[in-house]
Amino acid sequence: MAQKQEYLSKNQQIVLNLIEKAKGPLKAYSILYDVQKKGIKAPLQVYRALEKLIKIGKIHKIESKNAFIACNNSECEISKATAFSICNNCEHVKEIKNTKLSKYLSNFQDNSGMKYKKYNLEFFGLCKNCKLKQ
Amino acid sequence: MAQKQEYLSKNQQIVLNLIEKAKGPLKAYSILYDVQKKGIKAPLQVYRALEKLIKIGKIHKIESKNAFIACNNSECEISKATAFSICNNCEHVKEIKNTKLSKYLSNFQDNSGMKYKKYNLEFFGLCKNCKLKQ
DNA sequence: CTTAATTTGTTATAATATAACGTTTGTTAT
DNA sequence: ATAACAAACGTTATATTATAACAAATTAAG
Ligand SMILES: [Zn+2]
Ligand SMILES: [Zn+2]
Ligand SMILES: [Zn+2]
Ligand SMILES: [Zn+2]
Repeated sequence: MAQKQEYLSKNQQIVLNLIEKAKGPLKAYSILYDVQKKGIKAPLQVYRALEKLIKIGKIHKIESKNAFIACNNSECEISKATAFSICNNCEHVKEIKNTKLSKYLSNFQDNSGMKYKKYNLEFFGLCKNCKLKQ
Repeated sequence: MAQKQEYLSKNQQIVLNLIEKAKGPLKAYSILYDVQKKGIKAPLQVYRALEKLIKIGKIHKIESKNAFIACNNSECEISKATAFSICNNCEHVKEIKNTKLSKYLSNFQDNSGMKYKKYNLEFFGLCKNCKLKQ
């Protein structure tokens, strides 16, 4: 479990702080808007920070939403096995921590002869709250 | 297995034909370029056709690539359980048909109380061909 | 036929993401 | 300390992906 220490740069830290205190996934341009007071002025500065944070597993991209969320899984230094639950009604998103699921998918093999190094899974449905209100 | 007959409109049929004869996923603006000779002139005409084709399960969107691929699975009238393998080298994409996998994921439950109605899974790795060349 | 629903055509614009360039800062090895 | 390299930064411009808004035309259903 030796964890590689990663020193974040100023912009990376600013962006990560924002994403970590957010309740849900954030969009790049909403991040940009929020960090302007900290001196980040251009989209590229945000996208570069996001790219690095994804690479080291601090955040993940929710592909179906083009949005970014803090990692909720201590085993995610590199984001090579991610799963999310997404509510279609309130847009609530949560990273799924489930050892059985991640083992099943990490070991998955089909007949294509392809060896998978990475996966991303997105589940959609209604969260507990929204189910009650229906 | 009663299959609901869907009559496609002109634009929908044009776009579907193109996607079905393509070897891999196509991007919206590349589709637009290719169908201009058929009279489709604007992005919206393509996006509207794509939206409908997705809805009835004739095609799927590869979220990580913003690209669209023909369905390869006869059980996919509605795209509520999709899985793809994606080669990181040659970008080859294939829809995974695997009953065990789809059963496992369709029945998946975690402790969140959420009942999932839909999922999308994308596997990444090296395809057989690209593995040999390394 | 009439009404409703879907699809179309068109223009404009929004939202998401990257290219290219030169500068600055941080790390590593002599 | 300083040269050499890599990473991050700042900035401007531009590419790519996707939707809003509105009116006309076509198609399905009663
Ligand atoms: Zn994670
Ligand atoms: Zn909800
Ligand atoms: Zn399919
Ligand atoms: Zn390949």
